[in-house]
Amino acid sequence: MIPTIRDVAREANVSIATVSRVLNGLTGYSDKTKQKVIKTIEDMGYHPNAIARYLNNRRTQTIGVMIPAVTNEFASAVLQGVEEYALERGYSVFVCNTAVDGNQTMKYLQVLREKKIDGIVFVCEVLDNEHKNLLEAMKVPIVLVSSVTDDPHIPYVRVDDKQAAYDAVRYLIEKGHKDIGMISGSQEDPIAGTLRQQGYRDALYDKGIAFRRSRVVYGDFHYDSGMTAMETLLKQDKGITAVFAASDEMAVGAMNYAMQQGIRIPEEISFIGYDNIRLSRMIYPALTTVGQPLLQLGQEAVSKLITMIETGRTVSSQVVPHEIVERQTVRDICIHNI
Amino acid sequence: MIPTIRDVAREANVSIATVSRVLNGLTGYSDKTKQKVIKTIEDMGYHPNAIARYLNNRRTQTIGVMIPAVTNEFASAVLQGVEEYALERGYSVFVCNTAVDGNQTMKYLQVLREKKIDGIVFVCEVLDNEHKNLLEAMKVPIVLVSSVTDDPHIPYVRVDDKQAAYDAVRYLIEKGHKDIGMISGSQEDPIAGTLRQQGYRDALYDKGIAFRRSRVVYGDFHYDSGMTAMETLLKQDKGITAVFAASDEMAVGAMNYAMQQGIRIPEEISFIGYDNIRLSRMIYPALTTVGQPLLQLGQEAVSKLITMIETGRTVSSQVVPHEIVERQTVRDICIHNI
DNA sequence: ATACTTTGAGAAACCGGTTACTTAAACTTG
DNA sequence: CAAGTTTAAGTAACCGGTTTCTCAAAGTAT
Repeated sequence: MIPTIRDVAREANVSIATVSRVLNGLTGYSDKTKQKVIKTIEDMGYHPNAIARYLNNRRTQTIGVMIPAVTNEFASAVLQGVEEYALERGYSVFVCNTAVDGNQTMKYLQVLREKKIDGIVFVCEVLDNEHKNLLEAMKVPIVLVSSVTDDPHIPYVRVDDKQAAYDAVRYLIEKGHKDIGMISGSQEDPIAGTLRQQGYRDALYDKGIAFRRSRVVYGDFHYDSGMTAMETLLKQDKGITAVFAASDEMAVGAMNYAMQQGIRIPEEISFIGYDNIRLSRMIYPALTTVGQPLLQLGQEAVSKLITMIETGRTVSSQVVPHEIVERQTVRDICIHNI
Repeated sequence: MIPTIRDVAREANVSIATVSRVLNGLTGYSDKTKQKVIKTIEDMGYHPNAIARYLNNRRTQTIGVMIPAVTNEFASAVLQGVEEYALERGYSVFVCNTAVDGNQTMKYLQVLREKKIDGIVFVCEVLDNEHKNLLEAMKVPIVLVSSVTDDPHIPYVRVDDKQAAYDAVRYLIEKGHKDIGMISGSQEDPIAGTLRQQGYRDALYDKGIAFRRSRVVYGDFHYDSGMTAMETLLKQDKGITAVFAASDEMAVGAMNYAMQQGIRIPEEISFIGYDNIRLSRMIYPALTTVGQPLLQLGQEAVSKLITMIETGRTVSSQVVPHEIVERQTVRDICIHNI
């Protein structure tokens, strides 16, 4: 059998309280006793049972991460950041793929409730009222990554999406582009959808370029939707010289469709994506994109979550910086005009 | 406070044993009592504490998945399979990124031991003796995915790597290629390295093509190593018409390098990869590759693991089928010769 | 009506730790 | 040296369930 603290106590001729104290570095024993206990522990190969410990602590040192899918490169990069930092702080993480079939979020929340996780990170999840009520009842701290909710007490970590989209489009304009299409995320998504499109519109407006409805098409952030969006875009508007996509995957899908049509990139059409996932530099030509600090998003989120868990205080939200990552898919029309 | 089984018992005027029995669908109570208990549970919003339950059951309904990194697309696809199926069977999964910095496997195994997980899935992990000893002491069932060990009692789930590599190279040969380079994984990797290279050699041999050392270069399965490997390959041997890479990422890196050199794919050089990760169809031209059933690998692994957990029996290993996924990176030289 | 079986339900031990409380011994201090 | 303080270490309650054992009441057979 696996030895318990009682076995150690018996073997070392001390009480279980003493073993516990040695184990936790408390006071109340002589050095001689300490050595004896430590030796016994090693001899017996004793390891404390974290679960039994929870019964007193009320801490499982475990957090749940709700993400659409680990195969989503954006999500998995954030998860990587979460996991690395959580381990460093002594926490383990449960992965919860919510978009498997239908919305499994509720089912998962029930599981996490029963498993008594200490906190939850929501990545790219829109919190509806049903979730909110359950979370309320669970009394568990939450942090959002790249998501929003109307509750101001729930902290989030994200990029300034509107500004980032604005910067992307301004970048295209500064490179001499005036006829810029956009492949937007779904309009239901309040941040990656609406905000990024708003940034696109604002940039056009500020530079005195008229917004045209026919130049915006919608996808679901994934590759295939990028392809079909590009097809639609090319049908609706022949005059486009550049495309801003609300995700790298859609940008790559769009590029792929364009290349299949024999369109040269960036000579004929320029592309700029959003996310800076690994994929964006693996393709040819490498995608210019709006970079989000993916690992950092995850890390900051857990950091905040752990603060909430361990202090019980609320924590402020945080906007992390984005950047334009210049690669090879945007042509500088100005230079060519000289 | 969160209600406990005692609160429910007091409120319903029954003993805690009775509440427990109702909860677990055991016998020993009248229908009237049952209704009363159920109503009290609902009124109070009681939810059982899975952790307290563990103390008796000795089951946490939790498994650990050790993977190099969730940002590794092969690994994340397997993880997705694991997670989906685990949830279905009522298990939660701890993600353990082992390749963060240095080898964190040992550290993680200690955590999993203390958290009393019911079993472990190792993805792409070479089990050294240190791990083996610890696992032995933990007395926890293990299943390997795409990995091997000399212990015949540890079941694995994987593709027949040698045969799959053989098939890939044969496919190239059947398309008329004779001058085939290989970008191999590291030789330390017993399966993805050694076996796949063996398949390459065997296929050449069977078709009467001489093996040339200068046509094999080594990478680490990742993108960048694919690029540098291609550079080396092109320096060492000008006459190559096709390249077999031991991973899709390396194939894509190699293609990227080739395209940067102005080499046309597949007209001048053909490529075949290995894994069939999402990336392989997102690039242009889309990569022909050896497909592994990634989700299935994960699913089969948990399925076996749960059998071991719940029955205590050992389980047999399994080889899952691979397939050649034809896309656009292999030129049929025969046709062009007509 | 009596003896025996079945059923409903409670009491209490147990799982493996932590911790508040207690006590005995050792050490200070005036 | 007596009284007070500190220190080492033990005892037992507790966390939230499950499960074994026990027993009273109800049901059944003779």
